Amino acid sequence: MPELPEVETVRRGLAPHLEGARLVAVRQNRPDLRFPFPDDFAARLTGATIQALERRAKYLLARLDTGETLVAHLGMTGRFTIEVDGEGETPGQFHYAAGADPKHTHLVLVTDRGVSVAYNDARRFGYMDLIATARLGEHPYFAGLGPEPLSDAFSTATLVSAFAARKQNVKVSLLDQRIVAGLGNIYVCEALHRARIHPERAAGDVTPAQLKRLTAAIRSVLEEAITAGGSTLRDYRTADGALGYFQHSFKVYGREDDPCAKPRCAGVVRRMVQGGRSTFFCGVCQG
DNA sequence: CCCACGACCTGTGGGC
DNA sequence: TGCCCACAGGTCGTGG
Repeated sequence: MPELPEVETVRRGLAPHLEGARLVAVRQNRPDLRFPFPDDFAARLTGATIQALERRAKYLLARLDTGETLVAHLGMTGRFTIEVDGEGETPGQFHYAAGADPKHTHLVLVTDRGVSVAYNDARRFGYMDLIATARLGEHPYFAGLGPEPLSDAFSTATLVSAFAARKQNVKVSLLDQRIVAGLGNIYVCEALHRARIHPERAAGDVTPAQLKRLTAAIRSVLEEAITAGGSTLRDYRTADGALGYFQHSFKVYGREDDPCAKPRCAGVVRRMVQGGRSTFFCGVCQG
């Protein structure tokens, strides 16, 4: 679920509550998510102060004053929500993760500010780790990641170089986090539609002019989605439990059989499978 | 090297 | 109403 805009929205919602806060208690409700929690996880977090909450690709990074960074990936259904003490659905109690089944609340971080942060993840494809901050960049999670698409490090030249002579189709290539970091199935479909590029085109055959459009389309769709608080299909919520609303702006994702939204395009949105995932596109304007 | 596919896990929505 | 299948925002590993 959560792609870059959703993770960034969660980061922005959590940051005011977590930056500068000290963790006074940590409740860990099971030994693992997708992978085991690291050894002594709760003990290594308890007493730590979060100095900054950052994001790299789809990872949330909490910089701790202990020299370690708490790394969290939300997988498909992971969500972090805040709860102010005493303001839960039941007065005086925590509900932990608005709208989520509490049996999937796997971790609760209690701060010294009267605020707790709960991690809820029904499918448990998410994972967390504690990594020495000084060596974060060398860690396998991060060493191979491509540039942040909203940073100056990402440009048309990034794609020109990464796609040169690449035979893999452009859709699957954009999902490769080593080329550009943070895109997922929704925003790749939407960016390709904005840039009028057929998802089955070999990456190496996309023209420089199309790659320029694609670079701009990736930026614009991500920026607009962040402004909208991300996209909620099912599970995703912002940190305060609200729904995102960028899903109302989808032009192709989940819109099979709808008429193409491009002005003056007579096409119809179609669905196909690439790399085992649904691709939504217009076969007419995405030449 | 490339690609397709299954695995991980649970929930939901559609069709019958 | 109930059951079964397909499918879901992500990644990783295997085997052809």
